[in-house]
Amino acid sequence: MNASRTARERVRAELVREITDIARRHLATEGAGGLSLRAVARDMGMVSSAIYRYFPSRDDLLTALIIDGYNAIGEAVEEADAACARDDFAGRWLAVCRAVRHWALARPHEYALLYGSPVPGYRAPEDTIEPASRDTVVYGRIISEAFQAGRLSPPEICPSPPDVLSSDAEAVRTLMPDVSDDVVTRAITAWTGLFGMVNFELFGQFNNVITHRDELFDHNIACLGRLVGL
Amino acid sequence: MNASRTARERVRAELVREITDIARRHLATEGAGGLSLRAVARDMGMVSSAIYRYFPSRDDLLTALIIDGYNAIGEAVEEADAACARDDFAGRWLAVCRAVRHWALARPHEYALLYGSPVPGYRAPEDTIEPASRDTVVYGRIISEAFQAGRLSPPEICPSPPDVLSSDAEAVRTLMPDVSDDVVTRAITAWTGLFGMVNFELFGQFNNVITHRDELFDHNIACLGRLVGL
DNA sequence: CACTCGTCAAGAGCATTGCTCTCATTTCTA
DNA sequence: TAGAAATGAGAGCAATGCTCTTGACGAGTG
Repeated sequence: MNASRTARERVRAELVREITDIARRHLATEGAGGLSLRAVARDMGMVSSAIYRYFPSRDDLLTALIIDGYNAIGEAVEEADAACARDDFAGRWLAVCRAVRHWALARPHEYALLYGSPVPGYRAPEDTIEPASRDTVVYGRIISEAFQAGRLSPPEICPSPPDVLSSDAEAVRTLMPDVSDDVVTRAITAWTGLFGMVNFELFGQFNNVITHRDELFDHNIACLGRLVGL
Repeated sequence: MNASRTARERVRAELVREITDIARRHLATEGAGGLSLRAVARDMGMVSSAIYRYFPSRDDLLTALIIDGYNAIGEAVEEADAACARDDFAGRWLAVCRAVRHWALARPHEYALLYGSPVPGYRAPEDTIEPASRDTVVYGRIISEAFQAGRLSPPEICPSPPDVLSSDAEAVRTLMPDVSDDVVTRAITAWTGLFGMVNFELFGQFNNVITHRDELFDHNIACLGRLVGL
């Protein structure tokens, strides 16, 4: 009854997993644009049309990879944060940033799929938006816990954010409860700054310019942390 | 003599221009991955193989578009800067950032070609690196002029950069002479922060979260400017 | 035991791509 | 004006994503 149906479903799940694994490998070598269902099928000793039993289109495969990717980087970030002393907020911020960067450097194409230019013709479905925020959730927790511990002291160097931003700040506060609009905007600045650094390094803007990238990254991240008040 | 030779060359230059124009239009609708020489040829009423007389490969067309793009955004940035009072350094910084953002929002695919994930399989040739720095040159000039005018006062919130970064800082100082290593690293933070913001907005990370993007951008840019000391 | 029905792999096929090659024609140059 | 160079057209190759049909297999039902 159920056992037989599960038997088939199990081999199916196995196949799906194998497909995404091979696809991820192709992604690493060819990039998102070069991902070819036929090539994946060939690697599996399968005929190309058979793949379509498991992923109705190339975009569906991409979606699966994207969701997996968001979960993977989210998990990496969660682990990095968990390894820190709870009250070492600056350390947690640095650890999270490093985790993002290391994850990205280890699989640049997968990172590009998540945070680079959107794949042309591909429209991300709803399913991707929830795992997409997994790393941000960790970040928000650090900020709000630091605030609640009274350990957040943003230097008074920024103008206060205009009132019109308060609704957006309210939305972001679901991730980092209780903090002021000012802190929210600074947090956004730091977070986008992190990905700006990673993007510049990964997408080649630092080529022929920056050689000590580890050190520059750590230092700039520390600066951004200070800006938020960590 | 020269006039006749120029006749052919002139029509050739005209054709090259027309090709890049159409390619840019395709870029705007399809993205870099969807740029097809055959489609461009079709739009020109040309046979596909004829295109190869003008661009030996798809990558060469991309290279042309990239160089044009860097020059275009560089020019936009130069104009934005030129329209400001010379001694309004914070205003110049904001104007430059706004120019980058507006240029990017107006032609997201072209921007993605320059600052997004690299096109898979495409290797940027040397010719692109000089125009690539055109906007950065303007930025560097603002920083160093502000410094020389004694108008740069970075708040003491950052740790001082490690010595190992001094060689990189020295390299960057060709763009912004005389400033300290500390200012250089802050300047990098602000510059990457700018592109981090633009990327997040353009690549969809702000979707369903941020609605008042103009205001958030201006505010965060102001914050980053303060970080550098503007 | 025989029968049906859902799942699957395989293959052919269509339209598309980048790129190469050949051939004829046009244009420039010596 | 004759030869050389540049250009356009077309066929062709190896890929791609995707669809459709066909035939095999296996698990439930009469």
